[in-house]
Amino acid sequence: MARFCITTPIYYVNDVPHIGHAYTTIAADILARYHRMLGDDVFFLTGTDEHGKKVEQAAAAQGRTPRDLADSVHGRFRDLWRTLNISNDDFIRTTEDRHRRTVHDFWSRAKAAKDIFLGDYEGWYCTPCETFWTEKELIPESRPASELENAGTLMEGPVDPTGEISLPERQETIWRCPTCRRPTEKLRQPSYFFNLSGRWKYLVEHFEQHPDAIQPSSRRNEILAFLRGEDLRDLSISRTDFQWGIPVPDDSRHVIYVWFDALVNYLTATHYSPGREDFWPASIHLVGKDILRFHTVYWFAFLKSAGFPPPERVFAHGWWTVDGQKMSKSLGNVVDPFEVAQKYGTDPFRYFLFREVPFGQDGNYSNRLLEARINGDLANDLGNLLSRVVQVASKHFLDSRIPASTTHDPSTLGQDGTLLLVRREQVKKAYLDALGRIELQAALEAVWDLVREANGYVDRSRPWEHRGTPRGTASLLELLESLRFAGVLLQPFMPGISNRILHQILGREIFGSSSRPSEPETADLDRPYPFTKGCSIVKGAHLVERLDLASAVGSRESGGVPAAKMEQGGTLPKQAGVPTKEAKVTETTSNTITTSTITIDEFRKMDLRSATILEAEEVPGSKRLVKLKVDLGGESRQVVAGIRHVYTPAELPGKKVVLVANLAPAKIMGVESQGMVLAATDGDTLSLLSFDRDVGPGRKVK
RNA sequence: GCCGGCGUAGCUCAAUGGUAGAGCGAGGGUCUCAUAAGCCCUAGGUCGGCCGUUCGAUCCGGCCCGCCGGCACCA
Repeated sequence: MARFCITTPIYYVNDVPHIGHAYTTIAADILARYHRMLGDDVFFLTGTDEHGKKVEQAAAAQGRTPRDLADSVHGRFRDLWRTLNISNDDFIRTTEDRHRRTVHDFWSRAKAAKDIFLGDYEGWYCTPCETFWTEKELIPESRPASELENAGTLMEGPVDPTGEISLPERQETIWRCPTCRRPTEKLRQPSYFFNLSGRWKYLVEHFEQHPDAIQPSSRRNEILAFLRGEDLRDLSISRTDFQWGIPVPDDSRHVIYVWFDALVNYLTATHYSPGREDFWPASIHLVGKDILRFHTVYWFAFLKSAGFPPPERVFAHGWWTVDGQKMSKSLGNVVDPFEVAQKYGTDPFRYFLFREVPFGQDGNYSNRLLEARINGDLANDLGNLLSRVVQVASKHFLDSRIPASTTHDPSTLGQDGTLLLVRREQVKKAYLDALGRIELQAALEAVWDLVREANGYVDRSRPWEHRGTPRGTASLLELLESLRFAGVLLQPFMPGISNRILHQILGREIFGSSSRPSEPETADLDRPYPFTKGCSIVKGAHLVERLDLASAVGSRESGGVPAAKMEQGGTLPKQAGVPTKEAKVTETTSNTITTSTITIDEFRKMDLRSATILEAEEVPGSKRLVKLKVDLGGESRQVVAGIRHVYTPAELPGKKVVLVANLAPAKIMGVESQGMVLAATDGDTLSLLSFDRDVGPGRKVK
């Protein structure tokens, strides 16, 4: 049995999950499910990266411990993976003991190889914040603050990735701290370094000799160009200016820094886990293109030093834009995967991400594009094919049962007799080739070649006109077999939809929750027409409901919500196991009220209060944000609201408003917001909710 | 500035030394088993521009323009 080990990056808990995290993890899930389907011994790893300065600071700002913050964001990731039907075998957290032990051992190995030494790290230090900043994070005097706000990352990966020793001189510019905007100064701190320069030769030779080690090939060329172009600088791998991390062995003043901690997770869950030793080296590390260098240059060098073989390959995928725009928090267009999955269904979302764009390239997300895929590909082509075939078959065969005595005689079909058979063989080959090359889009395209062919075949063979005849039986068996093919081939991509296809045509499910076939012989594409051994046709609900797009007038915003309405707690994960309607429409911008219902208990979770606005001022650099100080009756709160395009700060003090008082605090453009002010929106305008009687501040709204 | 990639039908993209295809959208037709789905037909596109090589170039080479990515640098 072949072994297959696939990993996602571990996601930094400084950020809530977004479409980029979902993309990487679903891709890994598809490949893991595919290999389980093939019968391979699979290990699929994901996790969270929980250490570092940013987490320590973010936690402090919220008055919580780093552990507490890490726990809650970690929980959000777990919820998302459940919502997206991710079949990971392990979920590692860098704060676990097992990981600390690995890192210590790994460190000792590199040290024994004389690749770790103590030196000085020179960086830009903000004394009031007690923080070192990298060049990229600093604000130069001449640069407007707004540019910085747009620098939000699109993808996972610890920020502050570069730990190189020396920074160029900056004499003309004052470099300011991104948090407090005070000038920083260049300062030295002791730091341990990794001898990256000493591994230069190994890296170049390895990547030259293993052309498949980095994919796509354009990315490999970039890494090789990087290696050949510049001398590698040794890498700072410890810090003394924060505590939240794994201490350096025998020198607890230092904490192990970013990559030397994070990358090692892949070994913790494999080589260092009893019974899983054989899963190292990993078959594939899936990463976003922004963290490719760390997963190739740094990671391969670390492994070499510590005496481990490198992963077989590292695959870098692209990024998603939203409605053609870069996704960023300040634009408020971040796509929340919970929301998309809830609104359109997990399987359609998974399908879209890998059908729309070649894996490796950048793609554009929009609700409109997703809806087009749902109606065109899933409902019209695939879903309708299933409906029409199942309908005819259930009438053709007595009591919807295909008896075990059934024989298949393609010779009754004339010149179309082997048409679908030939197409199935082509499609199978194309699909297997594509997945072998991690070309996920091509694999799905192959399946649709078969679906289209089958739809045409239904029209030409007209099986409903041959009810009860061998010819009708033969054409239906060809169609059912083609649907079985599609169902099996789609299992890794859309496990739920795949199971429902197979259930309708076989009367039972043949895949387990992890996509390992529970009936290997029935799932086997090389054993055609299992129907002839007897089965039931089960007419079920529509596979994918068509979306009614006629009412969609005007703009359809795809991502996010205005900052003031941002739901920091996120949407609740969709309840699993409800296989009726996979997709339904809700319009963020229209007035159609089609949101799912909530219970009175769910509503009561919200603490709504009357509040009086005391002060209001603009949030610098923002277009719409206003920082409010509100009175809750003895308690005052700071709240950020996106209302400046309608209300000027001057007119706000004194207004009575409705506040969501128990919303988790959040930072919006760097400003703490401890609640949310309610307003009705109508296109570009909005109206704050107020009271038509005199009500004191802090009163319950229900 | 250096390196790499791209620029083809309204959109997204594919292919090929002998003047180009797919999907979607749009228009027309048709069936009725089916989720007003399916199926069939319809795009006459200077294949970014110019110059070369060649009997012949969209595909080879050079230059230019535009876009994207990586690196460096400037601020």
